[in-house]
Amino acid sequence: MNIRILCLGILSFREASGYEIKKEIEEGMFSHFIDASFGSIYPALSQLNAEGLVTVRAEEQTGRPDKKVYAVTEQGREALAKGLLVIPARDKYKSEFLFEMLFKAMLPEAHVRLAIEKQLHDLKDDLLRMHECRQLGQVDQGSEFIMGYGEAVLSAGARYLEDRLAELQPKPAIAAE
Amino acid sequence: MNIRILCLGILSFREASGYEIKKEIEEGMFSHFIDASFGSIYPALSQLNAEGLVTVRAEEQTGRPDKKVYAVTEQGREALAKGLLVIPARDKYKSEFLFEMLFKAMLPEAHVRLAIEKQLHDLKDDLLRMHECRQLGQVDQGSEFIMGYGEAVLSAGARYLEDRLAELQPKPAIAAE
DNA sequence: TTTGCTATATGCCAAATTGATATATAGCGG
DNA sequence: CCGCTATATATCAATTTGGCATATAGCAAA
Repeated sequence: MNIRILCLGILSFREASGYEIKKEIEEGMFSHFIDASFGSIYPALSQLNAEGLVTVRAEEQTGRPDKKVYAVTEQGREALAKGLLVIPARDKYKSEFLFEMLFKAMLPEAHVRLAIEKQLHDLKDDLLRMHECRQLGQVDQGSEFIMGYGEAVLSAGARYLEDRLAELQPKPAIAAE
Repeated sequence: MNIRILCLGILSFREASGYEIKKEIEEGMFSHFIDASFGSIYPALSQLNAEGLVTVRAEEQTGRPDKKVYAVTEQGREALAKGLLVIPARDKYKSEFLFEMLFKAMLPEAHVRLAIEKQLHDLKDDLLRMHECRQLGQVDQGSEFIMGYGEAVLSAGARYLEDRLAELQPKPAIAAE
């Protein structure tokens, strides 16, 4: 599944500019399981427009380039429906953190602690973001399902890391009151 | 962190050919959090060789191209150690499954069931592979840590999906004895 | 007050990466 | 005997990333 279907999907919730789609991917409900850069979003939107799957409307701005607001067409909705009917490809998960931890034994303990704390922070950040979306946004069947999955997986990871941190040598009590 | 460090890391456990590195990434302990294709592995190994971080030795084969066995050099180990000392980048997780489930409401229930079952199968497959590696392989500090993390996360996902499947309409008992 | 950071907004482009294909042989199952 | 899988390397178009350019405005720190 390519970025074109992804944009179509996000646009099916509300019309948006390329910039807003990027923000949605970074900060919205999708953030923990989707990634895309401007370099792929903008060409995808142009292509979708050329194919008649979305329409564009230029909104004037002062001091910035015109905002190009994209909206999905009826054809676009059909293309999305068709695109969603394939059995999804296997998840792709890339973790530099886990790769690094594979060499835990040869790394300074301080570095290991830092890396684990960073990972824990990232997981909690994702969880927090999800909870915010849950409160603010409209929760339908689909978003309820994926947030439940995200919550289960992310909090399991966080619990594991907290347990491992607790096992680590008691943290150096620098300036600890 | 790029594929060169990745290859260096795998080669630090044992010498291997490009093909064997790919297999390790697909079927080994790393499989659920690492991905790389031949198109990136082979150039990476050539480059590492040119930089003196690995050595090559051609092993004759009958009926196939010579196997090029790569081994990490002392310089290579130093480069790896240095490469591991950066705070790891945020995890990247891409899930077509979760994206599709976002549109759960507009998909036929049969398709939703199929997609969930496929995802559950993938998670269990990863878990199984990890358990096999645990039994067969030498378990050190690092691999113990990452397998613990993997186990926690993957099984939390699997449990969630099993619960959701159970909630789904009782599965159509076609030809069920 | 000036410097730097963040935010808005689009776009380009080099570099990295994927995913498919080519080439070659051998074994296994239907 | 045909197709599939496995072994093994390599190439390459297409996709994708990540950084830069451009432009303006607000906010905070030095």
